[in-house]
Order: sequence, then C-alpha cells, then structure tokens
Amino acid sequence: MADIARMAGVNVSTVSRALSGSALTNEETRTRIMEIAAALKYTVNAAGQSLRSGQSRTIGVVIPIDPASQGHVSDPFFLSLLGGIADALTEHGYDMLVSRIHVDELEAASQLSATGRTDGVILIGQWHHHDQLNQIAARGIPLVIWGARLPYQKYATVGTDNTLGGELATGHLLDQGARRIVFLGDIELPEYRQRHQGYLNAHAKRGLLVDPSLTRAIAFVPALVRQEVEAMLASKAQFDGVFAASDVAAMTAISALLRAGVRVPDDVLVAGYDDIGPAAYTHPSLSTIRQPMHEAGQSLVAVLLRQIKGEPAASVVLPTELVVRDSTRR
Amino acid sequence: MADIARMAGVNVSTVSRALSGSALTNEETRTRIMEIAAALKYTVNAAGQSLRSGQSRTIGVVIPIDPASQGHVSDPFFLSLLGGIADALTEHGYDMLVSRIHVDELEAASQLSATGRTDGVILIGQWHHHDQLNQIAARGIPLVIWGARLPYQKYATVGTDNTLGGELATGHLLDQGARRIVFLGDIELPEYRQRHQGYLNAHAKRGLLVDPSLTRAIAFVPALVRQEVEAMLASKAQFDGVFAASDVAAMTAISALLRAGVRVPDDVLVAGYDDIGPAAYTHPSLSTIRQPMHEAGQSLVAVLLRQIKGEPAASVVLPTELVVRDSTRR
DNA sequence: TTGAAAGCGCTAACAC
DNA sequence: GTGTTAGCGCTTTCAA
Repeated sequence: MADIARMAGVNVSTVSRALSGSALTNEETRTRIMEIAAALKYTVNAAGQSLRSGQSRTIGVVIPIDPASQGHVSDPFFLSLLGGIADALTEHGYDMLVSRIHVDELEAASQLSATGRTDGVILIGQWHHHDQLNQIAARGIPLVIWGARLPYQKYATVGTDNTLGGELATGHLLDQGARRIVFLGDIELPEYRQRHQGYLNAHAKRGLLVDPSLTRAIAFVPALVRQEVEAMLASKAQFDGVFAASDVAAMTAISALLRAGVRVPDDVLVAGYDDIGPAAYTHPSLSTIRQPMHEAGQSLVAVLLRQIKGEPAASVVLPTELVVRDSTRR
Repeated sequence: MADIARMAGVNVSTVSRALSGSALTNEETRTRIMEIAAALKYTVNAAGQSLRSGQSRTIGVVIPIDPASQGHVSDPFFLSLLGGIADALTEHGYDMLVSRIHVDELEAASQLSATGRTDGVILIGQWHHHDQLNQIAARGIPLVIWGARLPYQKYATVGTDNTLGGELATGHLLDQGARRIVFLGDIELPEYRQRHQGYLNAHAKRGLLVDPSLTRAIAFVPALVRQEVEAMLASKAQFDGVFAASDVAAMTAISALLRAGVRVPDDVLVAGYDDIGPAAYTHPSLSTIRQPMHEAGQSLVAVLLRQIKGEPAASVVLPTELVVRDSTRR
C-alpha cells in the first residue's frame, strides 16, 4: 500500500480510502490509485484489515458431527444448504469458514468468534443442546441455528414449520388411503420430534388412532434404516405407509421395501422430508416436504448479519409445502 | 495478552511463547500463564497472529460452479470429499475456507492466497482450465487439484486412476455379458475423458469393437441424464449395459430405465463411479469404482502442506478398485 | 479532499 | 528462560 501511495504521490490513508470506496475521495485520485493497484496486482491484506477494523468479514458455518453416524454426514441436504448459505454470503461480501464440530463440543463453535476468525456463526442443527446454545447466545456471540423453533430459546433459528410439514405429509398419506403409517426419525432431536408431532396431529384431526409401535425412533444412518425396515418386515408388522423424516431415509426405506418384494406405492405409500434433488429422479419419484434451500441460506445470513449490526434478530419460519410425486400415488 | 502478562508478572513475549507451546519456556511459568488465560477465557486473536506471522493457518477449498448445472453442485460426492478434507485439515490445525467460484473465474481462487486469507488452495476438479491452473501454479501459490493427472501439468493433482477405473468398470460389464455398453459422461472434462479412455481400452483388450454412437457426452444434471436415457429408449437404440462416469448419473439412469419398464440388471447392466454412500443402499445396489474419500482428503492436505513448507510436491494417484453389487449381477 | 500519526494484537530477533 | 522492542498492513481520528 505504501508503494502505491508513493507511486500515486499521495498518502497511504488516501490509498486506503480509495480502495475501500470511501465517499471522501476525489474521483480522479481514486481512478489513478485503482489503476496503479491493478497494475501491481495488489490486493489488500486481510489480516491487516481485520486486525485494525475488528471485523473478519467471514462467517463460520458449523456442521456438527454426529457420533451415531460415525462422523459421516453425507446427506445431500447439507450440501444444498451449504450451497444456499455460500451464495448468500457471497452476495454480502462475506467468506465462509466451514468447521465440523463434534455435537458434544459445541463450545468450540464460540471459539471461532472469540478468536476473531469469524464475525458470527451459523450452526446446522440444534441437536440435543438447547441449553448450551442458549449460553453461547447469551454471551453475545452472533449466532443463528438451522433448526426448530423451541420455547425459551435465546438464539435465533431459521427452518421450516416442522410440525406443519409432518402434518401435511402424514395427512396426505392418510388421504391417499394409508391407515397404518410408520414414522422413521430420531424423535430425540427437536426437528424430528416436531415432525412426529405433526404426524400425531394429522391422525388426531381425522379422528384416527395412532399405533405407537409404528413410531421407530432411529438415527438416519442408511444401514440402520435398512435394518429397521427389514426387521419390521420380518416381524410381519402391518403397515401400508411410511413417513420418513428425511428424504435419504425415505429412499433407503423404499429400496429396502423393493428388495423385499414390497411394491411402492402399490403396497406401501412412502413420503419423505427435505425435497433434495434426487427426490424427483429416483424410481418411484418421492413425495416429500420441500425445504427451500436457497431461501434458507438467504434467511440464515440475513438474520445473522442483522445480529452482527447489533439489531435484535427474530427467528424465521420458511414456507413449508407438500410436493406430491409417484411414491404416494396409486 | 498484556493483561495476562501483568497478572502473571511476566512480559507479553513470555505469554506468547507459553501459549504457542514454545520450547523456550519454563514449565512452571507456562502452566501459570495457561491457568490465567483459561480463567480469563482468553483466546489469541487470529488477525494479529496472522498479520505478524504471515500465515493464516487456513486453507481455501474451491468448489467450482458449473453453469451447465445452474450453479447447483449437489452431488453427495462433493460433500464426502469436503468432509475428508475437513478432517485432514483439522488434524493439522488448519481451518477450511470454502468458496464457490464460477468455473470461468478461477483467477479468483488465487485471490484467496493473494490477500493472505489462506495459505494455500485446494481446487475440486480441473474442468477445462488446464492452462489457467498452470499459470496460477507458476505464480508460486500453493495449489492442489482434485482431478486427473495430465501431461505438462505444473500443478499437483490427487485423484484415482481414472483410466484404470473406466477400464475396470467396463471390463466387468463386458465380462458379465454386456456387449453394447452406453457411456455417460462429459468427455470434455479430463477425468471423464480418461474414464472414457478406459472404456475404450477394456473393449480393445478383449478384441471388441465400440459403437461410437453409444458414447453420450452429457453433463451430469439429473434432468439431462434422464432425458438422454429416455431419448435412447425412444429411438430404440440397442444396449445392454451402461457405464455412467458418476454414481449420481448411474442412479438417475437406473431410475429412468426402471420407469420405462426396462429391468436392471436383468435387461441392462449398470455401473457407476465414485462409490457414494447411497450406492450400497439403493435398489438395485450399484456396482461402481470406489474413490476413497478419506484418503483423498488426507492426500490433498498432505501434498498442499508440503508445498506450503516449500518442498516440491508430487501428485498422488489413489487406489482404484471395483466394487461389485447387484446392478451388474444376474 | 488529503495528510500525519497512532495503534489494532501479536511474534521474533536480539539482548541479557 | 525471560525482557525489550520493532513492526507486520491496515484504518481512522484529528488536523489542515
């Protein structure tokens, strides 16, 4: 920067102002400085900028690692969400620092901000750690969570209306004639618990009873989902519908059913949750609840940046809609 | 840091040394300093550290956005690879800055290092930009590419042996009795071109002729793959095997075939490439060439860190093996 | 509209 | 083994 100042015959501070597009610069001086900078292939040093300004223009995105799934979060849903966040951050001129953090060490997430490495944190999923997240938020660290809206939360969340989504999916299965619907999903986690609540609501609104034995609270590891479906078939459990609280689980369930000679949708109707890309292209195509990834990214970033500016930021509930495809049509 | 120094009755430099685990510190002083730091919930400021040391301890991971797929890279393969890289970086104490960059603006990747934001760059896929990558590498920016080994490359690559993989997959299809095998993949991209070369080699080694009309050079967008398969069926093209140069493409092809009433593997054998998680759990399960994601991450990071240390870093070819599942068994 | 100068938090070369 | 000190590259307050 000093070099440019010398070459342009001005002071470094003028160069700094010109390069950052400050309003207090002469148009002519600015263009001259810009040209010299371009010729020198000069780029502002991020560390200096960050040290002085106290901002990193970087946001941390934390993907918790679930020990149950042996550290392999490979759900395409995450990648889509990550993409949505990346796009939104780019629009706002922020970089994205991605960390995988063990679900039981969420404290580490606050380190990202404590070290000044990031200006705020987006956490994907609240897991079992409602209280811990409240603590982090209370410490004043800008924080937004992708997840469910919970009572007494001090942190902001963005997500679909999980209860409504669960109700829409289950209601659709019931309206298509299913009467004994299996629920797949770990109801220990808030999002899935709410989807399960929707599953219960849909039955209640139609005056139908729910068989609790049809609720299978399992983690979404393909091998587990497959095992569970196979176990149900082996035990001759009666069911004519499956609501899996994620598309990947739904697809795995479908493949386990097909493998066992059970036809989908003819014998069993199946619905998922997320609407990941492949949902439209598998066979049969999958009915599901759409989670709008692009909007999700936009909202997560918008809410976080508002917090960084010091404004109070409210949670966002995204539009939640049913997408009907072949897996529930007969 | 000054506060800690005062409280510990030492100089800031001692604190700095203690906190960074320098060998030149008294054990006793160190623990005292550590305790005070912990009590104060102090963490070193990354910007100051980076500014002074000239290192960011951050690596940029660039995921090119392909305009053909409308900016939506949702292949689970990427997420697995990203996970592998993240794990390896964490082991070495590096952070991961993820950028989505348009394939035609790869210059931006070098900005990450020019601004000092990252110490090096891992680029996922070399696309059509061999020459441009050579330029960036020539500029001395530590750079590793996930992709194919090419003649006259000045940059380091890590990847499987694409030619061998293509040959293994195609050879297996031929050995299982397929004679007219469709190749799906954009052969303009080096990796897929090499896989196609393997496809040709497998035929040649068995003294079989290849019908060029069976090579379908399409981009891996689910809708396009599906269209292509449907078009082939509509035109009554004769084929009894499909080698898709990615698992997602293979799965989409299978679903398009099933939808049209073509049985897999009974009527048509299908093999993919990557061995993404779902490959084992779809119906039928997918035969494919395994790309070891964990090792991939380890190698990419190892090669890059070696370059950062100033050592010359050679490219790595990962073990490439065939995984046989139901989609090619009859 | 520009210049001068201080200082963000840290590390490392040098002195003791 | 520890202290002193300079300075990494930048922004911003204050003065002109």
